[in-house]
Amino acid sequence: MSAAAAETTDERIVRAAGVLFAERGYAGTTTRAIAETAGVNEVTIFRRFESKAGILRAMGERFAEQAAGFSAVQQPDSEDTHATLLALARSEISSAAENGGAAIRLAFDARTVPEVAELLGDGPKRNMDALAEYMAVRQEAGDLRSDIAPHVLAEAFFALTSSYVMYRTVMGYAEIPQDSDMDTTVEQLVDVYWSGAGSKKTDR
Amino acid sequence: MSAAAAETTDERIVRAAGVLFAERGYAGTTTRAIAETAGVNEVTIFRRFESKAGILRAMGERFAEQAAGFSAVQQPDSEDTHATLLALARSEISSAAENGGAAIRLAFDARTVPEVAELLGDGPKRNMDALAEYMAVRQEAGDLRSDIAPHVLAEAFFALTSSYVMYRTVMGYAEIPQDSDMDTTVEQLVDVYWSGAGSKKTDR
DNA sequence: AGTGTATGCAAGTACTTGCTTGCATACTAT
DNA sequence: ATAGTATGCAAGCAAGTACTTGCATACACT
Repeated sequence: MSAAAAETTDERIVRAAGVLFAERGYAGTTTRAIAETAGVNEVTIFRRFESKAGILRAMGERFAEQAAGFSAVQQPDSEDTHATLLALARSEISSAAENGGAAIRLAFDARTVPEVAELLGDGPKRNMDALAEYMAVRQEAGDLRSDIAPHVLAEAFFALTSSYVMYRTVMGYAEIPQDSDMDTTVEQLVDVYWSGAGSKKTDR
Repeated sequence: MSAAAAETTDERIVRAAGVLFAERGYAGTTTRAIAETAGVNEVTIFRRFESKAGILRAMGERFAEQAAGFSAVQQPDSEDTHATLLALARSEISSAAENGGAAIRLAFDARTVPEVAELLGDGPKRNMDALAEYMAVRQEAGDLRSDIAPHVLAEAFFALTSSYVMYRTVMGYAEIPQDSDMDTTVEQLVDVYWSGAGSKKTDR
């Protein structure tokens, strides 16, 4: 969509790998399949990326470029909990949609595939911990209900916001929709979360 | 824990396979690893289960025994939306916890591993569709907010309730807790969902 | 024209994986 | 004691996978 014009061989390969990683996982994706999907000879992959892990690394660098991640939590206006959560959800989902759910799926592989673990590092866990810590702070500030453990609140938030992309790309239950539709849906999901996780006195 | 006494060879194998499937997926789990984990010679596996898919089948039969699934939706008192959702969440999570998250993880493999797809069939999707339909009915009854598409509501529900088990077993972020702790947590998560997804006029 | 660069194609290597075979060993039941 | 059953052990096979090598072809730049 964005670069309909000339897509380099490298880009085609990485994009194909992303699609396949998302639906088959890292171990379940063969270099042959990547080559076929990218419309490239298998040897070209190794000439350009050295190894299968090399593709992963290149992909990781693209992740890093877009990676907003939990930085939203450190936004200046983080006093406004609802706005902060919405911003976080938006950046999470848009980047997840952009890489076709590959990052989400790879998080599952990280535990058992060393290369993936190295790529992601403790990123996902750090994200989670950071969000949990933020949740704890907002609990003390009276914004969030305090009868639920902060890390459970954080897990629930990620689950809620990533489910939309996950069910579509990773599990293939439906087609991934337009950006506009998705934006509305994300708002609604955050709204659900905020209505349920926000403290009872606070209100909308 | 439950059967500390005599566990048959078959049971040990299936249990070991469940643990490994949950954390590595079906394709990522070798029969050698299953044998080692079960403390059994690899040949024994093939003598008793014929093939790797045979273990899967045996595991599927155990799933079926516990399988409550979306049957909760068809409960007689399904007019009480909150109670119905809570019952659904409880049965989902307890069975997920029982099989160590294997079922959740296998749902990811279903798309690309034929044996897994055959085992699960359209079960997960039917569950999802059935729940979405229930959501639609309760929307019309005025119990649930109607600005969100029913299937998004359904996805969000499953995501919220299964995330707790998923983050622990599949992604290994933490140890899986006691039943009592989990029960409380499930209640809280359903409460979050209900507060956020219930229609504004209805109230708790 | 000639040289370098990117790619395709065919074949092959080392290793893993699901699965098999043949034989030895322990236990149980009659 | 004898026979049947369940398991272990060692070795191996066929298929697939990541990765390599050697050679041919197309294109760009000078």
